Amino acid sequence: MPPRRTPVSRRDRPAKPPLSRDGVVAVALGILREEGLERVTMRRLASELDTGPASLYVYVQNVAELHGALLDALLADFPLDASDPVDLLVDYTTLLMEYPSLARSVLTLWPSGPNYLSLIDAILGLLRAAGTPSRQAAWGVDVLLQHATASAAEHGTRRESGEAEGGWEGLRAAVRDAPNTEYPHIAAHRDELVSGAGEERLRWAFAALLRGIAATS
Amino acid sequence: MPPRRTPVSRRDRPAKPPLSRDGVVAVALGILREEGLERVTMRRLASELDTGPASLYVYVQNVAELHGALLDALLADFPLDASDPVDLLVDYTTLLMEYPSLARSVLTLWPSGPNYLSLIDAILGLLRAAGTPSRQAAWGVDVLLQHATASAAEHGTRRESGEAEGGWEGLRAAVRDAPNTEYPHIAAHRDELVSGAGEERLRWAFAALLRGIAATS
DNA sequence: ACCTGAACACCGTTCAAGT
DNA sequence: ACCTGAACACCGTTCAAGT
Repeated sequence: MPPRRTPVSRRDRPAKPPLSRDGVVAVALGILREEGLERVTMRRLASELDTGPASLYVYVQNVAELHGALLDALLADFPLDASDPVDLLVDYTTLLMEYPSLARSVLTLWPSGPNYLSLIDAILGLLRAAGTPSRQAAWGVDVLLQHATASAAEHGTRRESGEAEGGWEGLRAAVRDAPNTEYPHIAAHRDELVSGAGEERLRWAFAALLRGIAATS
Repeated sequence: MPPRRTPVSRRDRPAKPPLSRDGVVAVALGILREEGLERVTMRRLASELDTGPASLYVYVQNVAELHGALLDALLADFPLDASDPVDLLVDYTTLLMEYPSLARSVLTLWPSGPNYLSLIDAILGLLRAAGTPSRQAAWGVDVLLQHATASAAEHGTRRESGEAEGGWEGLRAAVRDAPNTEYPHIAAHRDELVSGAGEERLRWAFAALLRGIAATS
């Protein structure tokens, strides 16, 4: 009986490595970084791993869980040593803004990976250090992270169907054209409503949130 | 030459009314209310209107625009006469919580319909009445509405694939099991992190936001 | 101008069957 | 246990052709 040989049908590829959850997430992370979350589909991922989409369900329960794993993978390199909570939150938001679709997905995901827990822990530590009462810090960290995620989903920098930009332009135009009689308060704030660079508004929002959290029992 | 007769091929249906943008939105609103945004697809909508999906593109540019129109339709009956901004914001969030998928969509939509502008106008009016400086009010209304939308997307009450609930349970479990040595601050806030009813936390968050907005220049 | 059938280019997930 | 082909049940959008 001749020895069993490995098949050579996939000549141009390196030997197919065995699948694993980490391998699946690593490949997904590569697609996310290079092409955005839109391209991270089960089918694309499967073909990248030289298999069929059904095989992936051994390692992840569904796409939502995969997205959670991607967030945690992204957070693996995120530095948590900022001493100002505003800096930490702006940095986290900036990271997420590279992946607005992931931000959108994460918003309904309640992530709970180890690196996300470390982020929560770091923010709690900074709030505690600033003297924020315990319960306000605990509720506040939720508000802060939700604002970061929602801001990234809203203002994401990636083009991604261009829909976000059109929306912002639409609101800008609507505010510009709003009749004074019907919208007196918009009229009174017309310029300020659309003023300010992204980062300036983001820093201001986090500062306001932190102040409110510290002051409201 | 015999007179042209209307065809009788669709015997069981009432005469097909001519399409219009308002008609399309009205039918979409019905499906949204009864079955949720998931079911409001171009194909479903078309079949409800007794036509093909391609026909809808005469009246709406794409699904994003349709979702914007749905939000505005939902806001048509929304009372704007609350005298406390927290009440107004909680009411708006509660409305959106009935439609978490719409909230998720709206978050990246920059809605700009007339009823949404009225909502912005009403909030600006309340901030102005409370003495908030003009620029802070203008930037603050964005933060407040974003928090409302994001909260609705996150905590939506509709079952909708049940994914949200699993996520919250997952985070709750992760917080419960987080090792003290690795996550000292989570350990110090373990109970408060997951405490409080939804509405209580929501009211607190809006109160904190409003205080921070009023106090941060 | 308004409307349409048919196609294009995809999705996530399940399941029976294989190894 | 792990893996897969094939199917199920869908999507949004475009476009050439009709009225």
